[in-house]
Amino acid sequence: MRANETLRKLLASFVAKNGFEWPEKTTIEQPKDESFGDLATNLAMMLTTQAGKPPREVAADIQDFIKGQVSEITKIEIAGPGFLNVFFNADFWQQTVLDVLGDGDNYGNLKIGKRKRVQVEYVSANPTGPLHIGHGRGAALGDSLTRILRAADFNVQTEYYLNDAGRQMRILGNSVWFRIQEILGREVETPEDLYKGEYIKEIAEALLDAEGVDWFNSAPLDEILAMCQEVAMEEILEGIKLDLAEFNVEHEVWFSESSLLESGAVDLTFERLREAELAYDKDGAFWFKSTDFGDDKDRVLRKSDGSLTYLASDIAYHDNKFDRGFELLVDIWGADHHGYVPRMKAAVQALGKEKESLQVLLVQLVNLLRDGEQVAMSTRAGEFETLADVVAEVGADAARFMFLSRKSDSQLDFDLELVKQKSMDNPVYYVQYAHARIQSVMRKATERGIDAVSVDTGLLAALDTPEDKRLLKIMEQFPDAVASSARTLSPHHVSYYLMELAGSLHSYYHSNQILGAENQNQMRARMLLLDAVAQILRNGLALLGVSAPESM
RNA sequence: GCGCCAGUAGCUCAGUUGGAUAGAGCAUCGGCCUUCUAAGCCGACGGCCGGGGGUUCGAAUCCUCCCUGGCGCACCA
Repeated sequence: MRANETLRKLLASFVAKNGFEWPEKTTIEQPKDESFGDLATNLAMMLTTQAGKPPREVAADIQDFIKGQVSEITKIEIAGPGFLNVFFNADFWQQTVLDVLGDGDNYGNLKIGKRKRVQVEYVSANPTGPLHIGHGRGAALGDSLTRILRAADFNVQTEYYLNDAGRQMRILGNSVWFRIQEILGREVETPEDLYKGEYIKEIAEALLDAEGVDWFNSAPLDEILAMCQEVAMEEILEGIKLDLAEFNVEHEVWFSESSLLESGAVDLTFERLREAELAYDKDGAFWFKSTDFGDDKDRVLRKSDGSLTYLASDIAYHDNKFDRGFELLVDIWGADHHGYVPRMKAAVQALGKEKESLQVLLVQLVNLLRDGEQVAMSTRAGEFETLADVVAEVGADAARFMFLSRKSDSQLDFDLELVKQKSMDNPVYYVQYAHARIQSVMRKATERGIDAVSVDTGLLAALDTPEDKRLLKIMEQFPDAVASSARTLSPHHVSYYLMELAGSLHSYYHSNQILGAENQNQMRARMLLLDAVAQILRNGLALLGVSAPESM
């Protein structure tokens, strides 16, 4: 990040001096091949049109311009079609240790968010049954993304949208009532739509105990159903909150769908749309003109039987979110809802916002395996592996890291046996081990009576080997990884970065004695270096919501 | 039929504003523990980036047409 910024400033002044425009597609990055320099940029090739000369000539101009301007840059080479390969001196990279130790837990924090108000809404599973593993993926994503955005200086609020109105809730109540009647030995017809899980029976039994058989024999049916529905939802919701807590996830706001209906917010939104001529009556129903904003067809908001569609409350909900002052809404949905995205984007535009102010992240369903064998999942049939079971079996850290090591929008095989394994199939241990390993060295130092090393610029000159530089350069990239994750709303960049950093640390550790270094200065400098690596590992793992153990 | 996402090493996956010789781990094979944690390190093997065409200095990346897989296409949620 620091190297990048240093070079970018120089290049920008070159561009300005010549009256050029900074090309959007300019890249400045650490090249894979070390012989291509510490940083490489394609700026010269990007400027050929503006400069009216071939890339290598532009590159030569830039080279002349930068040469000698800052002492940190020791060499600039022109390579290939017109790349500029830039080399920094050792001191520049060593400085990274001071940056990390100076910033501590804040190293990697950025200013790019500018306190922009963002809401992340995630999980939002209907409270009709326990969370399953797919919800876990959304939960890990939403939670980690929140941590990353906050580190990047966005002002983030997290929310769970509770679908506590409508048909699903009625079915839930019916399901419990059906079980109660079954327990009471009544002959009743099995309803078509029914949640069949064991948890329904448990709720039914508990409710029957609490209210007593007499009450169920005497109370009016609608009262009974209301009771069943309410108790079931409360019980299930309680369970969901516990499961999320076990998974290290906590929502700040629980927003109720029925509150929107009761407050009249939906009606207000309807009026707004009608006035803007973005909604109309047809065939006894009330329609949203979503085709005005690129949707395939217009969508019904109020059905001809007078009931509302899911979309109706959803538009009102998003209207409400914007009213609360959020500038960017991030919704995390299961990929099976992707067909819903265009109409929600249309809704956002109908509400007078840019369509970019809603970002929908789709989470592909998780393919749960055990030893390569697929585990069936269906909420209705009650056959599924719950999130709670999985977390209990493999641990929250391993589960979270597995989810966050993949692009969210690609299918994921989650093999329980694999995630339990403490091997490289399971990189969480690889990263955590790097941290534990460093802490172990530090403990060993204490045992040997070596004093904690205070941060000292002079010491760092001892970090002068190629291995030192390699490690330092990767450390310097951590803020870039955070920026990349924040910009693309994809935590997996942080996961990949951590695997790379851990790999470099393991390699470094293997080929360099820390406490057995050649001299005192080198030992102390290496202790500082490792201290800084541990700090970055902690910071990075914290962004994923994964622990950084002191020992393993 | 239409739409969205995907197809990269034997397997699981990175590669998001087009960049230099396409990467990582696992698996396989071969080395490394008397020294700070071997949950580790070093090396080898491994590729028509699904296929064809196009855009340009340059394509896994952009356009187009096919093939395959997943998921959607309700006055369901």
